[in-house]
Amino acid sequence: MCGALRASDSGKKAVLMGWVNRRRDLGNLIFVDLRDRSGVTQVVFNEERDAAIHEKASGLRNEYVIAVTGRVKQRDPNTVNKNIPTGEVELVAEEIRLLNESKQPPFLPGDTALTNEETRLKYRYIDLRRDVMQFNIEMRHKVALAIRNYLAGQGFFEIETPFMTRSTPEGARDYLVPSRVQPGTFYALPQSPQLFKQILMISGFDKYFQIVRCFRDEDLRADRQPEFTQIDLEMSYPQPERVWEVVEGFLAAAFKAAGHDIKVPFPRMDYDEAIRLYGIDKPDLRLPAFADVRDCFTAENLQELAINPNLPVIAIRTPRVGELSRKERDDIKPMFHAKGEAKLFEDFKRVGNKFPAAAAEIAKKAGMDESDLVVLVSGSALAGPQTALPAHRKVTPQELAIYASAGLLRLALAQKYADRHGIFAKTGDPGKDFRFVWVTNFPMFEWDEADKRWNAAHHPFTSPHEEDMPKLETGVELVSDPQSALSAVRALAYDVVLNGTELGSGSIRIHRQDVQRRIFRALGMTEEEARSRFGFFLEALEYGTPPHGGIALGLDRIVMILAGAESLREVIPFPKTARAVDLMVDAPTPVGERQLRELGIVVKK
RNA sequence: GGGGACGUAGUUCAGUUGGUUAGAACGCUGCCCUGUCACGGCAGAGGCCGCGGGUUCGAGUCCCGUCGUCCCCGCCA
Repeated sequence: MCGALRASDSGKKAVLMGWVNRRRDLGNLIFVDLRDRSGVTQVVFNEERDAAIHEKASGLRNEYVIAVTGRVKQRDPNTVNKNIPTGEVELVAEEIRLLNESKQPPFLPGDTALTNEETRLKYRYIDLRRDVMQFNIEMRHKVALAIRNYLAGQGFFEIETPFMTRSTPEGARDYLVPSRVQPGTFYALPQSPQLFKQILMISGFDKYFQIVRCFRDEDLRADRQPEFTQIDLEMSYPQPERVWEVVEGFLAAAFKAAGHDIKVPFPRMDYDEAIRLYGIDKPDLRLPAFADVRDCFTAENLQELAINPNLPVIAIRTPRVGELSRKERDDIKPMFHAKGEAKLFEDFKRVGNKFPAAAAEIAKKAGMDESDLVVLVSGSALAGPQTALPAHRKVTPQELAIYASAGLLRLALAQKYADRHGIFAKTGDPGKDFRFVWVTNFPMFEWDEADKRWNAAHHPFTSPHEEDMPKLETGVELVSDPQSALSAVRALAYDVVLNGTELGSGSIRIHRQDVQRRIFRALGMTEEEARSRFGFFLEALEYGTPPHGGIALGLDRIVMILAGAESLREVIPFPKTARAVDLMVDAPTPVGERQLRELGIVVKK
């Protein structure tokens, strides 16, 4: 291989095959850097030694594929290239075979400036020859392999589930596959193998996993592709802690494969706590948490500032931002998008001028350093007192609006001043670079204001907390009431979060069909609807279902973080554009009339 | 569905207030060069300024539309 030769190989005969990465023609002396996935080796063609071969070498061009036979030679000390691992040797060519020519490529794998993504995606096979892409794809392989090995070692079976399955209109839009044999009917590609893996538990395969493609027909983002890969697993009889232990185990193995030693177990945090401290259910622990500084103000202060005394006042601290100009402080305002009654004091200094005592308290409570930026988010007094009683929920909807607005601003500020606080820069210390956290005890239901009904926050197969079952029972009578006890039902659901990215999401599932029916009912589904959508599953639950639970993690996102990439497209060999198009193969395309007729499909123009 | 950025040579970019023949670097072609490694030197080729329309004596530049790529919101149980 082109990256393998070392000084210890000098004198040996070697055959190297690869691409011409670069040619340096000095006249009677030609150097060719020969590249394959393992690296680059310099090949020398000397006219004095062999005029015929030298003549052949002068015809070589970038990206030609050649085979060179020659003798490995230790380089003179003054000609060693310290920048590459093979820099101490070179191959003195004795024979060369041109395996294939290349047209002039639109860009070269060795180019320093990155070509625009449209061209890269169209000529993906050239783009993938670049070092970075070779590295990312290799790392993806190693990470997946480490996970497979770990889970297999823990007694998990990798079991395949169908790609052509049944459409379940819950959740994301399905990709549909028309049936030719039964015109007018469609398979759906799985959004996840959720029901199959639960049925595998019912079938007695008590530890299942799969590294599996999933499909969701939703709009794309830098971290969202229509087809993506999940590390999906399920086990029988687990407590949540057992699932977490397995995930921590394979993540440790995966990060090890990428060269990082992470610490397990990961810290854990209640959903409500995450909201109160970070304003989001996927907190980035690298950044400081909120401080609730309401009690730093006197009642008169709050009134003068038109702050609602019943709602939290949140101090967002962004470290080491330094002195801001008037304009810079003004620029913060448009970064704030108020939900509910949230309002912003972007200029902490002005608050300090008016209320020095309160400001001093706040600085202390928020752990503020001289150079830190602090902004305050509070509830507007204009909104009046709270309407909902917070009795059965730690965070009320009004509070959530404040926390969530503050959470988004916190991230926007951290992003904007990333260069100044330097927190996102890699330190090489996995304890600082990779801040994992389990977020647990999600609410079971979320109120859908548009449809005036409750939705499953995770998915409808998630088990509620045993101790919240009575609330489910009373709540299920009030399925169209946003104040219903359903809002207080907690789910045995958990997310694993890394640096503010949700890596995976799982739960302990419902294994009793009476509970499952009740959940469907709480979601506003009639008995008939539930049966027509999930009848096969409800039936399966009736035949001796063991308690079970599991989780699914996004492999692409894990590799993306490990690669330090800004987009999933950097870790997926053949990704799609924001409009879900594959620019290389040019898909999707219209199909012929005949193909459509066979499928019984008429396309509306 | 909505908002924003971008589109000029094969590639990365520059292009002034609307004004003569649209530039640079890399790449490409040819010639020279025996220790280069992002080799160097000389010469040269290469442009539907995304596409369509409009304003104007005159448009790469201004306006409208459209297509494409990227980012964000909605959406993603």
